[in-house]
Amino acid sequence: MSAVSDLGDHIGYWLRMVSNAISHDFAQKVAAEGVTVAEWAFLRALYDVESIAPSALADRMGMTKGAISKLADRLLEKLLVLRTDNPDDKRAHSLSLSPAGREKVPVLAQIADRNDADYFSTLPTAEREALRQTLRTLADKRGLSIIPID
Amino acid sequence: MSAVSDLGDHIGYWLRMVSNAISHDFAQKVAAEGVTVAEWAFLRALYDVESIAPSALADRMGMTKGAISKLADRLLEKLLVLRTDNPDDKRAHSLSLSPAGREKVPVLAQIADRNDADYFSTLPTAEREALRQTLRTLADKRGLSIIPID
DNA sequence: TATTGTTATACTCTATAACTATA
DNA sequence: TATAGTTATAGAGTATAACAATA
Repeated sequence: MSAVSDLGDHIGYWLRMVSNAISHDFAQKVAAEGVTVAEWAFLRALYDVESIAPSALADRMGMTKGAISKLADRLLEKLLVLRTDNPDDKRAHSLSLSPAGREKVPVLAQIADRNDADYFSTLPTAEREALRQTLRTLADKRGLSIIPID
Repeated sequence: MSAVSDLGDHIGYWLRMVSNAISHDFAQKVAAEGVTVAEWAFLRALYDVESIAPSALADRMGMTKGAISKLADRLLEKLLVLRTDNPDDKRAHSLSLSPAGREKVPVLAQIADRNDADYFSTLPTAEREALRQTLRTLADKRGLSIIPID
């Protein structure tokens, strides 16, 4: 037995490898719609709310305010998102989907559905659901319940 | 049933979230040793070979030659890696671990072991092994058997 | 003074392609 | 011409902190 464990002994190794491959594929698919994975998550999060403050969205997505600002800038340029002033508090802004952004979300959601099916529908149902359950358990343990970026 | 699926319905969502969290934790732990995760994988790959050509290492790690060059530059500066000329072919170089690099690998391997244990040892054995098996199955299906970066 | 949000800076990783030296 | 490797460029993500405006 070697003092140095093999990389492949680590579950984290396989997790990272599989996750990277799937995210990479997914990134290419949504790129065809002109958005990144982070932008998709951002749009999806906005879809569920009428409008939201950047700081609240940052909390929801587990990102910093600065990262949200940068993403919002890009999505504003792409005309998928609106940034409006708050009349009550002149420091505050609200983010919301533009009509084009709202139309885009179902398209992207379908791509996400298909991507997930591509990768996981080949697994036996019991194995697939066990995987889902284990991942949720691991996420819960770490207090992860927000939207993953990257 | 909504036309727009929930993000959390996708196994890929949970996979990415859990993988990101674990990689992030691991990155912070190896940062205390002065290296990134990509650098750790690079060093670990070199540990198994006496010396290797950059192009061969690129193949092995699923990276481009350019990425290998950049990583090698950083690790040379950190005095963990050596780059030597090939007397037979003056275009070619070899990469190998410096003595300091060779000493570093077991330290990093221990960190990796501990990180993996932190995350997965709390799972029941059967569940943990099922997860490992499912991830390997998914990796095999995609022809992934190399070292993951990022 | 504290808070909201933006902006600046910096670093890692990734990808593509131009480039140099040698074969 | 082709190959080995490096270098250049650019985009995306992340993190920290400085900053302006407002409360």
